[in-house]
Amino acid sequence: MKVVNIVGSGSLNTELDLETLSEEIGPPQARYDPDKYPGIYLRFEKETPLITIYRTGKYIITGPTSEEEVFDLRERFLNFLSDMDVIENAADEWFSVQNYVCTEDLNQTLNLNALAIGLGLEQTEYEPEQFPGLIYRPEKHNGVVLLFATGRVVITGCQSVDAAEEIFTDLKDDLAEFV
DNA sequence: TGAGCGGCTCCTTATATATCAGCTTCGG
DNA sequence: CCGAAGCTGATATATAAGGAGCCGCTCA
Repeated sequence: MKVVNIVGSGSLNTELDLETLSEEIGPPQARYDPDKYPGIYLRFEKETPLITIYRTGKYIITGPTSEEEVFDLRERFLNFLSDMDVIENAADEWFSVQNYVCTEDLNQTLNLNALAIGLGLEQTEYEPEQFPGLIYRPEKHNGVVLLFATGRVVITGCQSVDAAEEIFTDLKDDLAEFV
């Protein structure tokens, strides 16, 4: 199971002046175009996860590939704002991970038409003319699975890696029954 | 009839996955 | 000059966020 993306969100619990803040940080770390989108995009280094900051003090982190990375980045972000005197203390008790995107490989090609029937037509959507992957929503889980004819699998919508792994384990068990 | 408000959809960002159309570029 | 090859952007999935725009409803 490989984690390819994590989305986390938190709140600084204070209103922010985005115009001033974006100027204080400055490009290229901060990008702010309120006509295009109401948040500041903050990236500490190129090719690293993105933090989106809102007027209300809420923020989103997108792009980390491990739990350690997402929490380290959150800490760095809070310290950064604290050093700039934007916030008083580097604490934020509301932060939580909202979504994990994971990939896996079944190491076998799949007949997606047969799979749609096997997994249950009510839990699956497969319209190859619209999208080449089969969308599977397991009844007993919150996550959503994308299955491809190559055997590659994308699992998204999970609040933990364990949840994603559970979905994959159940998927393999289901496949063993009718493949 | 029109003002106001609530609810809804879309936009944007990250990311894997694959398949199409449409476009540019390159070689013979 | 034309076919092939390569590239780009659309398609779909989840999720947070704020704002714009839209629709329908209620009340004066």
